[in-house]
Amino acid sequence: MSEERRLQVLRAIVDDYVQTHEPVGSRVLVERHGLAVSPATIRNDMAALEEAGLIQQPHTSAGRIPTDKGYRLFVDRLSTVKHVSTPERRAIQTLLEGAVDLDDVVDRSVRLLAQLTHQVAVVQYPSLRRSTLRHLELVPLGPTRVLVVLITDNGRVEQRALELDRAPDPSVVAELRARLNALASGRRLAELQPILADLPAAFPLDDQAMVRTVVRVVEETLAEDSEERIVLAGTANLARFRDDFSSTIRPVLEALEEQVVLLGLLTEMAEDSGGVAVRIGHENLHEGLAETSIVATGYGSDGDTVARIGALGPTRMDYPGTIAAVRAVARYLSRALAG
Amino acid sequence: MSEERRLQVLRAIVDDYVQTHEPVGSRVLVERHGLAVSPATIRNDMAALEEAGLIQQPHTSAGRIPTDKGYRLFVDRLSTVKHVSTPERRAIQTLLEGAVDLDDVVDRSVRLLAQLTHQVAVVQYPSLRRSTLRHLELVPLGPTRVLVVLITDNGRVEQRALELDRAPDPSVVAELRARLNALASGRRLAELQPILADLPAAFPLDDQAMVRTVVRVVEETLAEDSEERIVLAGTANLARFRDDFSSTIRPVLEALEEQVVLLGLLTEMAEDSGGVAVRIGHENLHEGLAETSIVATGYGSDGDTVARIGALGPTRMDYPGTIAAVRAVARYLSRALAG
DNA sequence: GGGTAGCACTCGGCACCTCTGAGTGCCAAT
DNA sequence: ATTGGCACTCAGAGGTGCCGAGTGCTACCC
Repeated sequence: MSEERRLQVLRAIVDDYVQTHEPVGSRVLVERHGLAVSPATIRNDMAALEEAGLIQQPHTSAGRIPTDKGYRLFVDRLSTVKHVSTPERRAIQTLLEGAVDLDDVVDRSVRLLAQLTHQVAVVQYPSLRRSTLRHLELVPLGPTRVLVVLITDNGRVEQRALELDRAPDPSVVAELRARLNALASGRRLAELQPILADLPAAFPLDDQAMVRTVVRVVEETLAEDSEERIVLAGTANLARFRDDFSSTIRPVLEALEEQVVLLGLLTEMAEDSGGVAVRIGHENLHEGLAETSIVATGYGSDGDTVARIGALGPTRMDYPGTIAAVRAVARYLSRALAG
Repeated sequence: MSEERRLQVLRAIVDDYVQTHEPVGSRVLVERHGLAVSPATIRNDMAALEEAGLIQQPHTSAGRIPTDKGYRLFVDRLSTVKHVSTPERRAIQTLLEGAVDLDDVVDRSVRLLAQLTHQVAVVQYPSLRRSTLRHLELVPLGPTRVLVVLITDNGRVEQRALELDRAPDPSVVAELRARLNALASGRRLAELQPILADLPAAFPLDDQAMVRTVVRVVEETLAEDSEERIVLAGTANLARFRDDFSSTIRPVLEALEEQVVLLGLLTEMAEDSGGVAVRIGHENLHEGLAETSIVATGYGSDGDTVARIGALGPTRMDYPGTIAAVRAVARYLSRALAG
C-alpha cells in the first residue's frame, strides 16, 4: 500500500470536496481524478487515512470529508502553488494605482481581495509603532480643548482630543508644537517615548502640567495597539451557501465585529509556507471560528511587515487559490504604499 | 363593525407577530390580547383588514401576518410611544461620556445602538460640508508629495495626498498654509468654494499652478459626499433567527457593504413621526432590502442635523422600541459632540 | 345592523412507511 | 498489494394518512 498514493487520495478528496461540498466516495474519486486503481483499493487507502485522522465520515453510508488535520496536511505538503492570472494581476495593479490616499488604498485592497477569493477579506491598517512620524499638529478646539494629530510617512493620520485644566497661552502651544516637531519628526514612533520624557522640563513651571498632559496623550495614542483599525469586506460571501455553513454564520459575524479578537488572530499567525500563514478550523482558538479558516500574510512599504492582510472563510475553501490571491494583493498593496 | 376595533385587531396582530414570528389566528388574538369579542367576530375584522391590504395569509389554513402597508399604518397611527428605561438611559450617558475622540464616540454609539435594538446599527460620520473648519495643514510627504489635512470643529479629520509637478519651495508652502488658514478657519466648509477661488492670484506666477492644485484638492475633498463614511455594528443580529429571514441575509449584507446605497437611503429618509424616519420593506427602493426596515434620525451638535444614525432589521421588528432607542442614542450622541 | 355560534372545508405539517442507491468493510481470489 | 464480489448500513426521497389550526359562510340572536 503505497504511502504516496494515499496522499494523492487525500489531495483528490480535498479537491473534490472543496468543489462539490459533498462527501466524496471511492467511485467518483477514481472516475474524476484519474487514479489508475479500482475503488476497492481506494477504500483501503481511505480506511488508513481515516485511521490517521485525516478524513472522516459524516455517517456510515456516506463518503469522506477532510478533517482539519487533513486540510493542514494538504496545505503544508500537497497543494500545488497557484498563481493569479495575468489579467487579474493587471486588474489589481491598475486598481491600486488609482487610489488617492491611504484610506483609499486600504479600502480598494480589501474589496479586491474579497472579490478575488469570494471570501471575507480583512486588512489591518499599518501599525503606528513602526511608522515614521512626519508631522505633529496641535489644534485648539475650544478654550480648554486641544486636538492632537499625528501624521505618519505612509499617510496615516491619528487624532485624539484632550481636555486641559485651564486655557493655555497660544504662544506656549505654538512653542510646544515647534519643539515636538523638532524632536519627533522623522523618528519611528516606537522610539519616541524616551525622547519625549524630558520635554516638560524645558518649559516654565506653570506650563509643565499642560505639556505633560499633551505628552501623555501622544504616548497613549502610540501605546494603544487596540486602537489598530481593521477593515472588512465581503461578509456577504459568508451567506453564499444556503445549507450547512449558514448555521455557522452568526458566531463568525460576531467574531468579525470583535476587532480585538480578529487583530489577535492576525498578529499571532506565524507565517509558514512561502510567507503566507494559514489557520484551519479549530487551530483558531476561538469557538465561533471552529469551522473557519484564515489565510493571512504581512505587507509593508519596504520589506518589513507593518500590518497584515488576509481572507477568511469556511474550512472547505480553495486554499491554493486563496493563498495566491492574498499573496498577490499583499504584494501590490506593499508597492502602492511605497510609491 | 367598529372601525376602531379593527385597528385594535391590527395592532394586536403586529404585536403578536413581532413577538412570536408566527402567523397569528383569530383565537390566540382574543386569548392573548384581551379583546372582548369572539374569534368569529375577529375573523370578520381580519377579512376586512385583508381586503384593505393591511394583512395577508401565507397560505389558506394559516393565520395572518402584517403587510408592509399594515406595518406602516401601525407605525404612523397605532404604536404607542416607548421610552428607554432609566438604567438604560444612564448606561448610554456614561458610555458616551467616556469617549476620547470623534472616532470613539461614533464607535461607541453604533455598538450601543446595536445592542439596544438587537438590530444592525448604522452611524454616518458628521458631514464635512456643514462643519466649521478649525485648521488646515499641509504636510510634505516626499519631494513632490503633499498631504492636505482638514480638521473640523467636531473633531473630524480628513486627509488627502496629492502629487505636484515639481518640488515646491518650503517657504511658499508655509505661506500658502498661513493664507489658507487665515481665509478658511472658522468658516463652514460649504462656504469655502468662492473664497478659495481667488487665492492663486495672490501668488507669484511660478507658484500659481501649485496653489491651484492644492485648492482643487481641498474643493474635491469637500465635494465628495460619497466619501462620507459609515460605520456598522450588530450585523450578527441578522442571523438571530435561523428560519425564514436567514435566506434574506445575503442581499442585506451586500447592501450594507455598498456604503453608497446605504448613504443614499439614510439621506433620502424624510423624518415623519417625532423626528424619526421609518422606511418599511419595499419602501426602500432596493431589492435586497425588500424585507428590511430602517429606522433613522438625524443628530448634530447644535440642533441642526450634521449626519444620521439608524437601525436596520427585518420588517417584523419592534418598531416602538427601536424608535425609542434610536432617538435616545441620537440625543446623547448630539450632546457628546457638543460637549 | 352588528355580533355570535356552528359547521363544513382547506391545507400545511408531522409521523410513519417503504424503497432506492450510494457507499462501506471484509473476504477470497489473483 | 490489488481487485471483484457481496452482504450490510443508512440517509434521503417519495408516498400516505391523519391531525389540528384556521378560515369563510350561513343562520341566528340582540
